[in-house]
This record gives sequence, structure tokens and C-alpha cells, in this order.
Amino acid sequence: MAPKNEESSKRVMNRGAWTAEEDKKLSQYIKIHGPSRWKTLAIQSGLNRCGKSCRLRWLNYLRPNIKRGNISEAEEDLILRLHKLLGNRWALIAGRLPGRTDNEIKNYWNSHLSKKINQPENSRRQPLVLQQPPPPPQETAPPPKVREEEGKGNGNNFELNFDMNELIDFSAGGNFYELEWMNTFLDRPDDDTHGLKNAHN
DNA sequence: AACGAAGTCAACCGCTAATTT
DNA sequence: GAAATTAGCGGTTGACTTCGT
Repeated sequence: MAPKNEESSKRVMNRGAWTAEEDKKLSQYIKIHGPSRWKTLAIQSGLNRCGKSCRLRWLNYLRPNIKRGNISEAEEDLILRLHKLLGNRWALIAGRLPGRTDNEIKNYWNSHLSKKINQPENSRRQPLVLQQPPPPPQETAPPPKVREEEGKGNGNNFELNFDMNELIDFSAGGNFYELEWMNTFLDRPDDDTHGLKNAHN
């Protein structure tokens, strides 16, 4: 199917950490042309990077309204709950956390939360009570994509027979974190009775 | 102070789905 | 309808930092 490493097969691409100059180039190009056609973008912007790399850099770091670090307790709790519900569907989980990226959620999970949940159930699990006001709804919050509702392919038939956006509506304000239904839903002892978790992994 | 182990996280890889030609 | 291209995802890697001895 798609050629592999199509860009890198011709010439040697930059790899590794991005420099401030590269960031600037990328940001400026996207400002003018928009974040699409990554392969073309990578060539025309003068960045000696593959399109994939440019896309990742933009989505994870340069995109406006990105929040970095300092994941709040409320966010952490939401991640835990969503992970319980969705499994390693990082993009879906990140989609419910404005300003957070799938990569960041995934890293945070692997380095912090996966250990936490492996610890014996102690004081960690608390009722979902807001310590701080929810982050403002983001205008840039991506609309749900059909693909997200259907789940990723990879040969499985993962299906979410509900609209995540309706269930967790960030634009509604107010009851943002009052996911009582989810408390009930997730606090059931059997983690995977719904057939949703780890459908992919 | 020096060194190795463990932890963190940015970036890459391989893959599939969606879209375009 | 088929092939090619593009977009996006989750898993993994490796460089760097922090911690413990």
C-alpha cells in the first residue's frame, strides 16, 4: 500500500529534537497555508523533515491552546476514568481534555497512572469533586470525527454505541466534571464487562 | 563526586482508515 | 473500482534527567 518512509528514501532528513528555528519555520508556514498536506508542507517550508514529523510537532507542541505539564487532579481523574472506559484510546481520551495531546496523555499514563492503578486501591480513588474550575471550553476542540465514534480499525470491531460528545460535553460548561453516571458506571468491580476496554490492545 | 538505575517524555515507526486521483 | 496518497493512531525507542547508593 502506502510507500514506507517515502520522504526519507530520497534524501537524509533531519531527525531528533526540533530546534527553535525549525519550530518557527513550521509555525510560520502553517500560519499562512494551514495545517494540512504535511508532505507538501514539509518540502515547501524548507524544513528538512518528513511530513509526519512536522505534523506531530505541530499537533503536540506548536498548535495554539496547547497546555503543557501540570495535569490537574481533575484531569488525572478523568483520564483514569476514560481509560477505564475506553482502554488505550489515547486520541479519544485526549479529545475530552482540552489542550492535551494524545502523546502527553499516553506518556502521563505510562509514567504515572499505570503505576497508580497497579497499587492497591487506597486513598487514591475519591469521589469526583472539582478542586478548581474546569478549563474553558476550547473553540478549537476538534469536532468528533466519524472515525472516533467508530473506533480505530486495526481489524477489530470496536464500537461505541453512543455519542461521546453528548456524554462528555465540554462546551456545556457548568456540569463539566459532574460525571455521576460515569462514577456509577466505572465503579462497578468488573472492569471490562462492557466489552469496550482493550478492544484494540 | 561518581556512577548506575530508574523515570520521563519527545520523537519515530508501523500500521490502518480515509480521501483523492 | 483500483491505486496512490494523506491523515491519524497506538506502540516503542532512545536521549536526557533525576534519584539512590
